[in-house]
Amino acid sequence: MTNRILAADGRSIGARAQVTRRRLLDATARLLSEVGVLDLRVVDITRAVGTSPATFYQYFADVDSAILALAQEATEDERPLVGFLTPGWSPAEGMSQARLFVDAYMDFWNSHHSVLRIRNLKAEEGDPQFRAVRSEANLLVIDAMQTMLRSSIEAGRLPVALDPFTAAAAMVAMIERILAFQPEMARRGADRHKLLESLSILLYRGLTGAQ
Amino acid sequence: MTNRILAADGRSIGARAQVTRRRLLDATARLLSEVGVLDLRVVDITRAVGTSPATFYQYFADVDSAILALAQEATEDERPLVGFLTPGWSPAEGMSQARLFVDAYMDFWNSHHSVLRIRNLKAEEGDPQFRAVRSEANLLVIDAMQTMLRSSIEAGRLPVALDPFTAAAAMVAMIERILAFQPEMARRGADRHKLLESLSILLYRGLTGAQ
DNA sequence: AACGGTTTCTGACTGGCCGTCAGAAGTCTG
DNA sequence: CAGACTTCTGACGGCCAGTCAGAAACCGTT
Repeated sequence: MTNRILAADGRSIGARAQVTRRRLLDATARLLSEVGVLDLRVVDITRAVGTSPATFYQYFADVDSAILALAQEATEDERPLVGFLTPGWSPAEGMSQARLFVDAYMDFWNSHHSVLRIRNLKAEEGDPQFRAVRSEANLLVIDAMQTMLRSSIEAGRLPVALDPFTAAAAMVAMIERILAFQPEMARRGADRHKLLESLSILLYRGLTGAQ
Repeated sequence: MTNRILAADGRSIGARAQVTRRRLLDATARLLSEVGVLDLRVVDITRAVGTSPATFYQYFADVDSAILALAQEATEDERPLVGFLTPGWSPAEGMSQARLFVDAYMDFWNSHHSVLRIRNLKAEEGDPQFRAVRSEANLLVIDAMQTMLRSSIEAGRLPVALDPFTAAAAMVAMIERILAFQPEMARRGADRHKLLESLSILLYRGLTGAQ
C-alpha cells in the first residue's frame, strides 16, 4: 500500500509537507469547534499554524476539502463501533451490550462533533463527496443493525411491516441527533448517565423487540 | 397587539418597507435551498430582489438574523402538529394517528428543511438565539410526547427506568434526523410511503409501549 | 399641485478575505 | 558544494461585507 497523502494538485508529498498538512488539518478542526463553519477563514487557519494562506492551497483545493479529509478520518474512528452490534443481544446480556455501544458512540460523537456537523450539513445540501462519506459511515452501523432487526422480525418479536433498513436508519438518526441536543438536555436534568440509560433502553427495545 | 415587524435599528416600519423585507426573506429562503449557507451572499439576495445591499442591512443586522426570522416562522408552522399527539393513542386508533402525525411532520420538514438545517447548525454551534428558537420548537413536540410516555409508563407498558423527557427527545431526534437522510434512503428503496409506515410503527411502539 | 416632513432606498467607499503565481527559501543527493 | 527538487510565501487582482451621506419616493396638508 503506497502513501496516499497528496497535495491539492495530486502529486504525492514528502515528510515535511505531511507535517504541515497535518498541522493545517488540526488547526482547521480546532477553529471549526471554536468559531463554527460560517466564520471559519483560511487566513485564521494559516495564522494559527504560523504559515501563509498560499501554503494552505498547496494541500487543499479549498476549506471544504480540508473538512472532507477530517470527516474521512472520523469515519475510521467510527468503524470499531460496529463490533458491539451483534445479532445475539440476549435478554440477559442485551442491555449491557447496548450500553457499551451507546457509551462508545457518545465518546465518538463528542470527539468529532464539530466536523460531523459540517459533514451532515454539506451532505444534506447535496454535496456528493460529503454524501459519500456520510453514507459510508452510516451504513457501517445501519448494516449491522439491519441484521439484528431481521433476526428479531423473523423471531416474531417485531412486526413484519417494519422495514429493517428504515428502522436501522431511524435508530442511527435517533442516537446521532440526540447527542446534538446534549447541552440543552443537560440543562433539563438529563445528564450523560440518564441519557446513556434511556438511549440504551430505546436501542435495546428497538433492535430486539424485547419488552 | 401592535405591529412587531421592525427595522434592524429597532424602529417600526411602514407598509412599503414590510413588502421589501418580506421579499428579502423569501429570496433568502430560496437561495438558501439553492446554494446552501456557505455560499449565501448578501449581494445575491439583494440582486434577486432587485435592490441594493444597503437595503438589506436596513432590515437585518446580518444574514444570520434574516435566517433567524425564517426559523421563527417555521416554528409557527410546527405548532399545529402537536394536535395529533394526544395521550389516548389506543390499540385500535393509535397507528393511524401516528401516521397522521408523521405525514404532517414530513410535509412540515420538506417545506422548511433548508432553514431548519441552519437553525440546528447554529444552535449546535452554541448561538443563543438559534438555541432558543430550536428549543421552543422542539419542546412543543417533546412536551406532548412526554405526557404520552408518562401515561404509558404508569400503565406498565414501558419501563420505569425510561426517562420520559429523554425518550421524547429521542423520538423527535429520530423523526427529524431521518428526514434529512430521505434522499439517500430513497436511493436504497425506502420511498416516502415505506418511510411513513416504518416511522409510524416506531413512534407508535415508542410512545405507547404497545407490541 | 406645491410644500415640508418622513420614510425608504442607494451609490460610493473602506477594509478584509479569497485564491493565484512567480520566485524565494529550504532540503536532499551525488 | 552544485544542481535538482520540494516546500513556502509575498504580493496582487477581484470580490464581498458592511457603512453612511444623501437622493428618491411617499404622504398629509394647505
